Amino acid sequence: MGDSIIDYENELNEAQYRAVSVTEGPALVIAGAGSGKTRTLVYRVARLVDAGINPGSILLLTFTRKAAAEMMDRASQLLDRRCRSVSGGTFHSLANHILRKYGDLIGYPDFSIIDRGDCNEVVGYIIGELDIKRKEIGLPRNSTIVNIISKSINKSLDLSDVLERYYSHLAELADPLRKIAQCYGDYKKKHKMMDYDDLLVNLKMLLVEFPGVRKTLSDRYRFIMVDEYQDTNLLQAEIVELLGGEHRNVMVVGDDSQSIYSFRGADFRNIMDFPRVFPDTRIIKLEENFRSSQPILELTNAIISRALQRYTKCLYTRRKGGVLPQVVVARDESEQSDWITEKIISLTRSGIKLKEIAVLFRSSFHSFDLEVELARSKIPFAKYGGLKFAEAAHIKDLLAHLRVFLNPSDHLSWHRILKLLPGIGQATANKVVGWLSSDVPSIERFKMYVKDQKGKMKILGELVGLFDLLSGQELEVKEMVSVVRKYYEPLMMSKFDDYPKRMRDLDYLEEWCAPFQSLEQFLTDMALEPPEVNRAPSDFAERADFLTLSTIHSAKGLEWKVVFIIHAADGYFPSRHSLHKDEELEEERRLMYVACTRAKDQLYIVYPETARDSYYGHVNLELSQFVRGLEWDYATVVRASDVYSECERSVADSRAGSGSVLTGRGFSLRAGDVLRHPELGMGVVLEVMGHKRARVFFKKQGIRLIDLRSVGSGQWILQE
DNA sequence: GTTCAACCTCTTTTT
DNA sequence: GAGGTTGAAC
Repeated sequence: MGDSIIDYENELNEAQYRAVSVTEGPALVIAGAGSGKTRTLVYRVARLVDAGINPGSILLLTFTRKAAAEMMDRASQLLDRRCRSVSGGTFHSLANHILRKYGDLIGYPDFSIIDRGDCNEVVGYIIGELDIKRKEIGLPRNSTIVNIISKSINKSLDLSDVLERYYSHLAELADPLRKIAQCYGDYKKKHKMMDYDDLLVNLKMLLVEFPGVRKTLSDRYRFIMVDEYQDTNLLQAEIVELLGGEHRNVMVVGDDSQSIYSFRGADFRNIMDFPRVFPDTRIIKLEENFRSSQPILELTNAIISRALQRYTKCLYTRRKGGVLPQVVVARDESEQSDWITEKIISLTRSGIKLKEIAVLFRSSFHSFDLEVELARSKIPFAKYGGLKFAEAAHIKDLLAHLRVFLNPSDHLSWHRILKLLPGIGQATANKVVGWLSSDVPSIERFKMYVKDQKGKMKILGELVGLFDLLSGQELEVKEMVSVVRKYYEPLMMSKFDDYPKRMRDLDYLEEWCAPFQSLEQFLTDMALEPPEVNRAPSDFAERADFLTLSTIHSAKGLEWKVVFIIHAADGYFPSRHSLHKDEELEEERRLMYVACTRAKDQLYIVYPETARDSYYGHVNLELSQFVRGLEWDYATVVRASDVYSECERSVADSRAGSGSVLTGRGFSLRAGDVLRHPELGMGVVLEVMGHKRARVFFKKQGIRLIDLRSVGSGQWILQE
């Protein structure tokens, strides 16, 4: 193959081509939503490899490993297999990789990675050890404490600054919290554990304190690319600087108006600061949107233009036509679910695949009601975001056995598996683990303990039996999982009433773990990049074509033909936690922007007018403030229960042949569109007559003639 | 002293 | 639906 099988210049637009052509030196690519960012990265990988650069010396840092794998895949299709050997993954997986190799230098010859749930348990344990009276001093829950500690690391702030800025009601607890944070750190070190933050902190420390290692790594990764740079935190930016500071072949790609992770320490100023950290940075803006139709893009531009922060670019599209986004008002949550279910059924009837449709929401519990309704209507779906597969109790239970087997000094997992057994609770578990760790804990030691009990705790014999099976011969990861499963399943069935569902998850886990070569790798991956679906799909039909339900955070970077945003009401989205904090409110606005920009052809913003609140009883809700006021100019407003469904069908035919016309407010209108008049309510356009008038059907008043030039401005009925 | 079922609350967003 | 707390039952 020659050196130019790819016609870069013709397959990319001008800005993309410029980005791809910068092969050396620092570059910042500001890539608007849907501007072909991934495509640009893929072509750049290909271009570098094409130019004879060793693929192993290219480092592609992305938000998930899947994203990296996908890009390498596409680059391979473009060029050839060499692109597969590019190093790619998340900051955390890179850190894991490097620390496994050099960890002994900083006192971590070997370690296990703990997830958020584990962190909470460690903190709970520490509070017990420190003999702190939880209630007396009003200590918050464990997860809040872990959040505080994590925030102080990710935002590079002192603990008391974090309290002052984000938890002012806890300001008095600075001292005990500091003490807890201290012990928490010690505990992790002692038990060879790293949480997500430690991976980054320790990687940075390694790079700072061991220039030799830094040099080696910097030589190895001669070309660095970072995707979603607006969602990196200061630590990550420093790591980039440390790795790339010397050769300066660093390209970061991001979009400041899509920054949605500041709650975990991300700082979109990283983008602004990049040119300062790397002088002579070339800045390239991708502003052509290839994804969304004109009307959708107009709405999203309007949403983001109301942000306090001025963003640096304006998106445009060459796509013409397309339907206006719809704002759908439902009476309550249940009507919202009904309407969406109905709408999805009618979309699939018209030939749209479920895979091309997504329902997005602010918080994962916002979809609970809809999930029930979808299940009832037998619409297969996969849910992303919220409680993850790996965090489900039964998965953690099963894994805990393997973790103990791999690392017998893992107290947390010992506790977990002991307490599963009938008759064994906190106290007994404490006793056993206490005895185990009076020396170096090991499986053998555990067996000794059980023997000494002389059948007093007969039940523990079962566990010994399991360990015998596990250590009997060299087992594949998959076999180990299946051995533990046989042991755990009866326990699971007595612990959970809904065990059939959980059983399917175990099936899925067995399948998922098959490719892993070592137990350590499997457990590490389970913590770092677990399967992202939070419920195992039940059969192949579901895997073939299913609807996507997703939190907006988990939908980042993806796109669908049809997007529904549900619970788009103040209090839900924006969440009521952020209503009174400007900074957080702005982040929610960007979140709405991200949500709307996922849509290619059809966008539905749905909200319930009323909700039941356990405190206030019935409450009225308003359309999300990020859209409120824009709906008349950039969308059509319909009632879920109203004329919409009947009339839409009745005019669908006439619509096909009729032209559209621009109204006074500058949006296009044609037969089938739905309008809302201040007094007459919802109406459906039956016929556009010239460019001044249209016949509109109103449910209550019947057919009226309206003046198109005044649509949206109050008086727009012409005559009867 | 210990276990465990029944109640309560409160639900951001993620590596 | 998961965490925490309480109080009955062993």
